[in-house]
Amino acid sequence: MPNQMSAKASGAHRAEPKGSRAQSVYRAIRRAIIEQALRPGMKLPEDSIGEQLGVSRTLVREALGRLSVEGLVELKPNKGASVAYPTLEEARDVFDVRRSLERLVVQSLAGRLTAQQVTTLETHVRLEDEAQGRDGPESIRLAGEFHILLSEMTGNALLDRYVQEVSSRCSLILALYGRPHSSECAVSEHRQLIEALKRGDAEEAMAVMDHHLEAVAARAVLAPRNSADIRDLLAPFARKEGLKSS
Amino acid sequence: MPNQMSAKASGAHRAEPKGSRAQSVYRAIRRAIIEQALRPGMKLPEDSIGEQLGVSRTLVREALGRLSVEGLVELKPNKGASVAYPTLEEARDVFDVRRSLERLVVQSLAGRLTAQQVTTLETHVRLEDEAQGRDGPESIRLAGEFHILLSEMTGNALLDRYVQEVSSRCSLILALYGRPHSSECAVSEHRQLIEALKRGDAEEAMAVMDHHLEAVAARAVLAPRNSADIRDLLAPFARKEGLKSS
DNA sequence: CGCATCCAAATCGCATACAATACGCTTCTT
DNA sequence: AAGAAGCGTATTGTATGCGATTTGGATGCG
Repeated sequence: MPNQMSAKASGAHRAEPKGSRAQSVYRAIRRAIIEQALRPGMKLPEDSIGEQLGVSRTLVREALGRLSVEGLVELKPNKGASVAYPTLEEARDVFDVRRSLERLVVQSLAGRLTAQQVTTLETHVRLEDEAQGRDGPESIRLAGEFHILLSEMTGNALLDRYVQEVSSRCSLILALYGRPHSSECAVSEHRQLIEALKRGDAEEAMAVMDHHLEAVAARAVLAPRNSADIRDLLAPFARKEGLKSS
Repeated sequence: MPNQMSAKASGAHRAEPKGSRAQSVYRAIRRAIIEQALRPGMKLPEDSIGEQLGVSRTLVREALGRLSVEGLVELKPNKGASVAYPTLEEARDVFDVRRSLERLVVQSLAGRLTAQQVTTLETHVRLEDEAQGRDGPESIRLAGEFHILLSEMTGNALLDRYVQEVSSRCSLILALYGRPHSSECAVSEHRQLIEALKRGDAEEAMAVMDHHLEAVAARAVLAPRNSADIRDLLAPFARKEGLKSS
């Protein structure tokens, strides 16, 4: 006798069961991490998650394995999974790779955007503008999606996958080390980028993107100006004691 | 009644069972693909593989899932797994990303190599030299490992993982589209690269690497000069009929 | 003789069952 | 009472079983 149809049918808005259920589980956990419902360092027992999602450990395990490959989850043998808690070094590494990849994105795109694509991008930026002041989380999500939109437009599936991965990890990193209410991406920089891409000015576009990501990284990784490592080292213990450090 | 201890104990040299068995299965399949024991397009039924390796379908499934994420196997829902058969477009995409990543590698490394590391690299190149004429497969493997060696030296785990991934896929691609006996990497170019890195000349190093990878790509992706697509389209049918096209 | 339909074998998707390991707690010893 | 050893529980690692989906082929009909 199957046991599901409790968790799934309960929620307010039913997400379409796109693809296999394994995929759904993967996306659910992934999203929970990115949106910080699951905070870095948190334990992820297979049983509880499976129960909550209405699936068996098998699928949860599969999802966790994949998330571990992608760096969102740490998977220690015989000790189980937990939400990744990236170090400052790892954070820097991720940003370095991201800059490199996004350089390729704009290089591929410069002068090759269709009118359709330009419209899509400009519409998106307008959305960002509207969400600017109010609703922090929404604004952050939109800013991230702009970059993913760009990578999708390259038509390079591998590049797209990598950009999505580093974007996810950047979300985690910003959650950990970002300044409280920095709007992550300046909308004006996105506009600049679109303009450069339209003109086909690859050099300018890459420069803008580089500067843009540099700024994001600076707001985050370098945020703890002095005693950066101290904060890094102390946070886990604070959590263990039940003290919220943020 | 367990059935193993047949496949594992049979081989000539017993590989150390580093890490979990799941990991071993993953590496076994991965290696089989890269070394072309499993050719592109070949079906990969969970049962047979598990039986051959002395493990259950569970672990095989896990490995195949991961390999699918990495692009070495194709995983079609309800149809099973098969060794990836990259198209020319995908091949080009992979090479594009690879160039971008390796640019970052040499940029990170320029002027920062320790004496130890330089020695390691020079030793490796000498090995390549020796394996040059004779023993094709060995030569190809060494050439690939040179790049992985470099990425490891950056200390950037993410970058390293990505480079390893694209390297694997490049092996597949070269197997499909590469000219028969092209030595893949010119050893002299590797030497040039080391020299530039020692001098700390990042620009020169990136230029060399770019040129180097361009050459590799040209030997492969552009190899089928005319009627490229015809060869591409015909190959699968040839295999199905038991006709060796190469 | 060609074509559609139905059936059976193979294979996958997922859940469950069992084995192994790690952790915390009690208890025994000194 | 403090420390060590043994045990019980909780959680992970792996195998197996059952239902679902696809595939190749046999059968019957036009």
